[in-house]
Amino acid sequence: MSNPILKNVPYLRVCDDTFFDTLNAGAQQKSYKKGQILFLHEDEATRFYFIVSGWVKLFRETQDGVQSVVNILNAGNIFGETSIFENDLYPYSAEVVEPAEIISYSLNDLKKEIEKNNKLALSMLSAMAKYRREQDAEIEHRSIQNASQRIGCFLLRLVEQDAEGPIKIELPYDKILVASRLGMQPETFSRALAKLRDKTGIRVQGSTIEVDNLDQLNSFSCEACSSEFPCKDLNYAKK
Amino acid sequence: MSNPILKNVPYLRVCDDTFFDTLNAGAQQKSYKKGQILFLHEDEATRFYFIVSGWVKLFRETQDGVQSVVNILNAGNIFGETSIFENDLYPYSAEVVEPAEIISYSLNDLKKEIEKNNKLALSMLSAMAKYRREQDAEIEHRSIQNASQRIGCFLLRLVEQDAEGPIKIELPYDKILVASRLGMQPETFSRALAKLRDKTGIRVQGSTIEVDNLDQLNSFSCEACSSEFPCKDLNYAKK
DNA sequence: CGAGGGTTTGAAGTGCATCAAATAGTGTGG
DNA sequence: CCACACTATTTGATGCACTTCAAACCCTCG
Repeated sequence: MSNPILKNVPYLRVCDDTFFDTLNAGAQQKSYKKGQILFLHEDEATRFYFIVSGWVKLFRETQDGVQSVVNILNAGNIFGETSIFENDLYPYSAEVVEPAEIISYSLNDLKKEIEKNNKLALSMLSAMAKYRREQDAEIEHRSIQNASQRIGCFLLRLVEQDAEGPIKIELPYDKILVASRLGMQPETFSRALAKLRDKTGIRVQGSTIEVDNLDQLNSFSCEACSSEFPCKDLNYAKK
Repeated sequence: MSNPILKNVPYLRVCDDTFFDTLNAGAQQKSYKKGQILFLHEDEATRFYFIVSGWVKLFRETQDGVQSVVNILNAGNIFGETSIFENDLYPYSAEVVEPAEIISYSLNDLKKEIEKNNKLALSMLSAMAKYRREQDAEIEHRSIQNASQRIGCFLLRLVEQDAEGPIKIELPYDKILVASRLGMQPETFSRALAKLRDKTGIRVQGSTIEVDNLDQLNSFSCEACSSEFPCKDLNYAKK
């Protein structure tokens, strides 16, 4: 394949085309409808996945069905690849939440490459470190930010942080999903968004949100955060 | 040095003695009192640390002093080493919480070794993946377990999981610290521990806790968890 | 013995969850 | 293009878990 789509994944950029050829030889592309399950937590892992379009939710759940959302990803992201360090078991379940085109590749091919290509191992290490930082921030947010502040923080991370003047922010997916991503109930999300609106003067119209000035959100959301500028570098998947 | 102490760190075990010699050449050992700060969040990072004895708290805090505890570590653990993937800034602050002996090493030496020793990069990747899993579990616990269940889970992870019969569990550090580690207030910890006692029949005597049967704790704490057996493999630092 | 932290207990407040129901929005078949 | 079905979202009412503030108790250590 002349245009290895996986080069869109930042940390795979260091790989050469021979490797992508190998991966592509065993690649499978499929279309998925909303609600389809790609794999379940602790399933035997043989493939990893690249999202061409659509949205995928990564989550875990208890026996009685309470879910904990690990992440929600869109085009350009891969997932399931860390299974090679997890005894070849998926560390979470994956469900399509918006109609998606997804390509899967052999985990074995990836594993072999990592074992012999130190550059790849290193850039994967950096990616893991970044993820680690994001998780730390997530834990911090959940414990010291309230619901409204978490929403404000979420919005801030959806936009370019040097943007100025009035901005339109579009929620990337259902409010219910956003709520689960932020670890709150839909009802709480609804009320907390209204509170955020009243406190900061943002305008909410369905899934579109208008902000006159990002500083409004900053000062409200980020007073309860350890990062200087609100969680710089820590972005959610953008639309 | 004939007995490289760093070999106690699982993922450094793959390194050869030449590397440990290099590290040791630039090593510095110091004693620290309770309360001493080793470095602050976003300080320039040049050293990483190995704990010979004592306890160290890793944390971040907001401008108004609210802390978020990242981890609490004891002998045999290293910290600060991931700064090499974080633009050479420490991703958290470190404070000694029990009198400690700590050896510091050059981050640069480590960085160079990782860049040329693929085995090390790989074992570090596994370690990072494990940490990632633990963080995911942490987020899940904080959102779906209540305070008593989190304490029960904490206790379970302090003991060998195949232990049988009556067991004595010793809290590894102050209750206040345990509380912060679990993301709750000291008062909440106190009350939640009492509740756990009433519900499971454990006996609490200061910082010693007696359990007749681990199943008591399991069924109480782990009903709200996505792992089969309670968070297998995910351990806190043990005393 | 006294000072100071660690820990518990009490009383009150707050934030979020839950349950219930109304409303808005979307896609379907007629 | 409309009516219906179904889902998403909002709103209201209530309850519970945890926090906060205050005070007592306890333990250790100089």
